[in-house]
This record gives sequence, C-alpha cells and structure tokens, in this order.
Amino acid sequence: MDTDVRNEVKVDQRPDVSLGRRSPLAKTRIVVADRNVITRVGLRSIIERNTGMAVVAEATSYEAALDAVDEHGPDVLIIDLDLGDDTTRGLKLCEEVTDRYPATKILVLAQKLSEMIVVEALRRGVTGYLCKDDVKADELGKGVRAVQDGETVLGKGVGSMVARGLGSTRGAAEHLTDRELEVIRAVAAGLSNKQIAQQAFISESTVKFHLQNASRKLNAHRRAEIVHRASAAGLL
Amino acid sequence: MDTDVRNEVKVDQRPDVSLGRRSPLAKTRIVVADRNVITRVGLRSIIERNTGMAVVAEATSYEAALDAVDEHGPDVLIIDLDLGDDTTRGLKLCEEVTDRYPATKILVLAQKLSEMIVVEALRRGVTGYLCKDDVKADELGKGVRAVQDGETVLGKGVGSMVARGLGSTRGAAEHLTDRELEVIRAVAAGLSNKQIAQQAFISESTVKFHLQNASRKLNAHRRAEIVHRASAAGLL
DNA sequence: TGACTACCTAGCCAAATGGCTAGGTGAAGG
DNA sequence: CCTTCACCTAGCCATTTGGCTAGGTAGTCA
Repeated sequence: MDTDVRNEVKVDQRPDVSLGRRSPLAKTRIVVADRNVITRVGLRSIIERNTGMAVVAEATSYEAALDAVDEHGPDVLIIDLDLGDDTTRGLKLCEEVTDRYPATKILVLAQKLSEMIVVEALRRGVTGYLCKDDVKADELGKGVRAVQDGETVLGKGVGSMVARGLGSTRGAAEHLTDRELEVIRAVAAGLSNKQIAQQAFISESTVKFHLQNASRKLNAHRRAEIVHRASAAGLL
Repeated sequence: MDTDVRNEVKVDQRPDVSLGRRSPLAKTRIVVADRNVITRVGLRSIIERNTGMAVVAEATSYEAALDAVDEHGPDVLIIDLDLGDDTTRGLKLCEEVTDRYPATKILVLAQKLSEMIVVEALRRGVTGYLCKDDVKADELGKGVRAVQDGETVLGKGVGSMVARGLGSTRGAAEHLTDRELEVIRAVAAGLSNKQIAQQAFISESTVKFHLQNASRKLNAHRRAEIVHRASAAGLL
C-alpha cells in the first residue's frame, strides 16, 4: 500500500529540477520521511485532501529517504530527523540533500523541539521547522507551500529558540564530540568518574575533562544537568 | 473538519453499552485521543480504510477525551497518554474510564516506551499498549479488534518490560510523590541540594531524604541517573 | 485505636564532584 | 609550516554527594 521507493532505473530527471521553479502546471511533488506509518498516512491524507500537492514517495530510514530524493527529485522533502537511533544522521542527510539538490526544499517535522537540532538543521539549509504536536492541519499546507517558495517557516517557539541558540554561542553552536557523548551516556547510567574511566580505558582526569567541556557546550554546571540537557536534545 | 466533541445534550446511551457486547451488526465505535492532528487523521484513515470500524470522535485533551467517552460510549478508546504537560493525568483518565465504562476497552498508543507508564497503565485496566513507531498499518486494525474482544495486546518490547516491571518491584511499582518529582526536576535543572532546599522552603536534609527515596523507587544510585530515568519515563 | 502515608529534620563520614591550572600527543587541513 | 581539533593526563582544593541512623508531625483509613 505504501509507495515503493526503489524499484526503477534511476533516470536522471534533476536538470529541470535544479534549474529553478517547475512549471506552474505541475503538481508540487513531495517526499515524506518518517518512521511512523500513522504519521505518513496522516500527512499524505492531509496534504492530498487540502492542497493540490502530491506525495510521490514515503521513506522510513535515512537511506530510503536519500534514495527517494535521488529518484524523484521532489520539490519538498518533509522529514522527521529522528529516523533511527542516531539523530545526528538526520542532520547529515539534510546537508547532503541541500548540497546535491538545492531546488529540493526541506521541511523538518519534529516530534519535539530541541534547540541543538533546530540550530544545526537550519545551519544545514533546512528551510522549515515545525513541531508535530503544535501544527494544525491547515498550517501544514501553507507551510509546505511557503517552504517551496523559498520562505523560511518556523513553528511556534522555534523562532525564539533560534534567536537564543545563535545569540548565545555567537554563531558556533558547538556540538559534542563522540568521546564526550560516550562519557555523558555513562554518567546517565549512574556511573562514577572512576567507573567510566575503567570502562573507556582512560584516566579519571580525562573523564572529568570531557565532562567539563560538555558542561560548557551544553551550558550546564552539574552532571545531572548535563544528562537532562543531553536527554532533552535526544542525544541519549 | 474534525468531529466536534461537545455540542449536544448528553442523551444517556450507556445502558446498552455497559451491558456487554453490542450487536454484531453494529460497527465498532472508536474514540481517538491524541494531541497531534497528523496522528488523528492517520489513525482515522488507516482504521476506516482497512477495517469496518468507525472513529466517532476525536479528542485533544484529557477533558475532551473523557467528554467524548461520556457522550459516545465507544467500544474502544485509542489514546496517547501524553495529552498535556502532566503525563500522570493520562493514567488517572484510564482509571476513570475503566471504572465507569468497563465495556469501553482502552488501547494505549504511546510515542515512546516507558516502563513506569506501561506498568501503571496496565494496572489501571488498559488492555492494549502499542508503540506508534513500531506498529504497522495492519497490526493496528488487528490490535483494536483484539482489544475489543477483551484480549490484552502488547506491542514489541512491551511484554518483557511488563515482566521486568512487575517482577522487580514485587507487584508494587512505586510511584514518585509530588515532592520527589519537584526535587528531581530541580536536580535536572542543575541545582545543588542547598539551592533546592531554599527554593522549596525545606531543609537540605529533606532534599537529600527525597532524593534517597526517589533513588530507591527508580533503582538509581546517582542523581544523574535519577534524572536520566525520570526523563526516560517522561516525568520531566 | 493503630497502621499507613507523605512529609519533615538532624548529624555523621567517606567518597565523588566541580572548577581550576598546566601540560602532553597525533592527525587533518589550510 | 603552523594551526586546529580531538584526545589525553596530572594535581589541587572546596564543595557536594551518597548512604546511613534516628527521630519528628499531620492526615487518612479501617
């Protein structure tokens, strides 16, 4: 029942896409990427019922999403960045899509708001960021249209978040290194610095070092706060 | 466009409902409670397209959900327990519905799995627990039917979670008191015990007391772990 | 009445943490 | 070549914490 994503020879249709706006007679073509069937069906239903746009493909993984964009060269990619265990892969995907298909606009439809994700996504060329729980049925159509026209669409609360995010760290939203994330996860599991050190084959001092850096990056002052912020950012 | 929930005199139609199974000719009547439009539309679409059931009402808040059940006395209530800022209200709602309308079966459709919520929900008479991201389109219809027939439906990973949850705490999944939750939230914000004490007008000793109790209940040994578990349980 | 719950307080001590300075390495990239 | 980045280590010291014992009050419920 779902539109299949990879079953044809890849005919290159990009030229007419990347050269700018499509013919006004052509329907707006959308690819939806979300791991949740219910959301995919709901999105398709809302979009196709209320607007003249068409959902040409659905994807449930990062790979499938990229394949779908490759194959269909859609006008808009509606995506929930969280398609797997590693949320940061969603960000890489955005980068790749905006890089290779500048004409394909990306509208992120997030489950929850995370300052880090919002800022990083916009930095990678995402032109819209809405929150699933806040968006109304009619806003969705408008949002897609606006994004397609090159406007930046930010849902409730997203705007102020961006302002804060960009302001506080003067344009360089520092992101955690692998090691830091590893240590934070161990902290969240209730391990002491000594235990973490043994587990990671590093010294206790190094553990503290990583935590200090993570504290600064997350603007936290206590390990409990680090865990909270990392958790809220979907990093755990 | 959405089915309106409260605009009529409440004609009491419960007698024929609470006396047991409906006529086999009558369609299965479903109330959907979810704050997310996309999910509501998707659910309605999947259910009405693939099965002979009907979604008779949608609700986006705890009050509206209860009103809808009051008014329609549905066969099944499909609900995401997280309809507002306080998740525990969803549990109270389940209790009330199973109490007043034993014939109305409840199928929880959760965003994410939380051991505490699962256990508490089942304790309150919920007969089905599925996870939005895991469920497939056809499983949904089957699940609803099974729940309506009195079966207990547990999604992927839920079963083992229940086993652990009931086993580890010998049947009494202790839940956090208001005060404990208050303290945990403060800990998550990075406050020290002293700061928390001042904020809550209690002594530092009391803060430590509450945290010790919370540690035991959440099976954590460090405040960072408490925050992590509370966060994972959707309590923050 | 007694049992139970939620809540509150005090003090003790070993251990863990946070905040800091002051260094080191190897690899990648302009 | 020099810079930057991620990573690693050491030591110091005040503060915070975890874990404990041993009490108290007020309210609810049987």
